[in-house]
Amino acid sequence: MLSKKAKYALKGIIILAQRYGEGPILISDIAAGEHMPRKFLELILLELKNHGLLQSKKGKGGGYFLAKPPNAITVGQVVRIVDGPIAPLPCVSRTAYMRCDECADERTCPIRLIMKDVREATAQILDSATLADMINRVRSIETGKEALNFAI
Amino acid sequence: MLSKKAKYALKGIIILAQRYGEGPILISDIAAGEHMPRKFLELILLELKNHGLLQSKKGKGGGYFLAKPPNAITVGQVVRIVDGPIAPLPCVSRTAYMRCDECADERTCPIRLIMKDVREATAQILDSATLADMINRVRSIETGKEALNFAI
DNA sequence: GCAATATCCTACTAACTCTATGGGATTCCA
DNA sequence: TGGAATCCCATAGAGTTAGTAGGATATTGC
Repeated sequence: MLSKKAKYALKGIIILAQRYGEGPILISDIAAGEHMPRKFLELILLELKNHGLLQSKKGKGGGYFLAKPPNAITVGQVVRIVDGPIAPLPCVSRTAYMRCDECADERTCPIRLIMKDVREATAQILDSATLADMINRVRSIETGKEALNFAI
Repeated sequence: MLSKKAKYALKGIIILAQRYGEGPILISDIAAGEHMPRKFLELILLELKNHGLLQSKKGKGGGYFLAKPPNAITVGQVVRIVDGPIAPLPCVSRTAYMRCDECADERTCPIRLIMKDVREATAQILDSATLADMINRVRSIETGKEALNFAI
C-alpha cells in the first residue's frame, strides 16, 4: 500500500514537473493546490531534495524546482525514497536485499518465487514511468486521445 | 509490503496443500515446521477457515485441512483475506474501491493511472497462481528442471 | 545592515497497525 | 468423563504513520 507521504510526494513532484522551467515554486502553492498539509509536505520535499531529485532556493523568490528534466525522474525513484523498497518482501529486493532468517532454502521458497515475480512486474512499471510520461498520459486523456497511447 | 501475517498464512496453507488428502493436520505441527508462533498462526488459520479456504476438526485427531483442492485456491485469495486489498491505493481497488476525497478528477489523476497498472499486474500474478502451481514450481526447481517451466 | 521571506532542521505526539500472548469456552473422540 | 484440539475474546508492547510546533538559517530587496 502506498503511504499518504508517497502520494503527497508524487502529487508535489508532478506539479513541479508541470511547471518545469518556471523557476522556484512555493511549498505553500503546491500544498494549497492539492489540499496537502503544508508542514508535512515541507518535510517530504526536503527529503526529495536531499536525494537529488529537487533543488531549492531560500528567501524571497525562493521555492522548489526539479533538479533534472521531467523525463529523467521516474515514479520508482520517488516511491523508493519516500516509502522504501518496492519489493513486497526484503528477500526479493534488489535495492535493499535482506535474507529471511527463518527461510531454510531461499532458492526453493515458494513465497519468495512468486513475490519475486510481483517485484519484477511492479518495478518494471514504476521504473519505466517518468514524470514526463505521467503528464503526457493525462494530457492525452484530457484531449480525448487516450486510446492512441497504448495502440502500439 | 507483505505482512508477517500474510507470510505465515501462505507458509501454513502451502504446507496444508502439500499434505492435501492426509486428513486434519495440527496447528502445532504446521507452526513447528516453519518456526511460526503457534498462537499467532492459530488466529490466522481460523481467519482462513472463516473465509472458506480451510476446514477444521476439533478434539482428538483434529486439525486443519484445505476446503478445496490446491489448484482451486490462489495466492491472491489468501493475501486479500489476511492483508486486505492488493491495490496500492483504495481508488484502484476492485475488491475494496474507495474514492480519494482530495482527488478532483479521478479519471485524469496521474497517480491513479499508474497505480492501476501496478494493481493490474500484481493481481494478474497473484490471482493466477494456485497453491498447486507453487508446489509444482518448487518441485521442478528441486529436480533441476526449472527452466522447462517457463519455456512455453 | 536590516527586515521580510522562505526553506531547513529537530523534536514531539496522537492514533493506528502489527505482532504477538493469555486464558478460558467449546467441541469431539475414546 | 477426561483429554485433546480448535474457537474466541481480551490485552499489550513495539513500531509506523501522519502529522504539528518552533526556531535556525539563508537569501533578497531596500
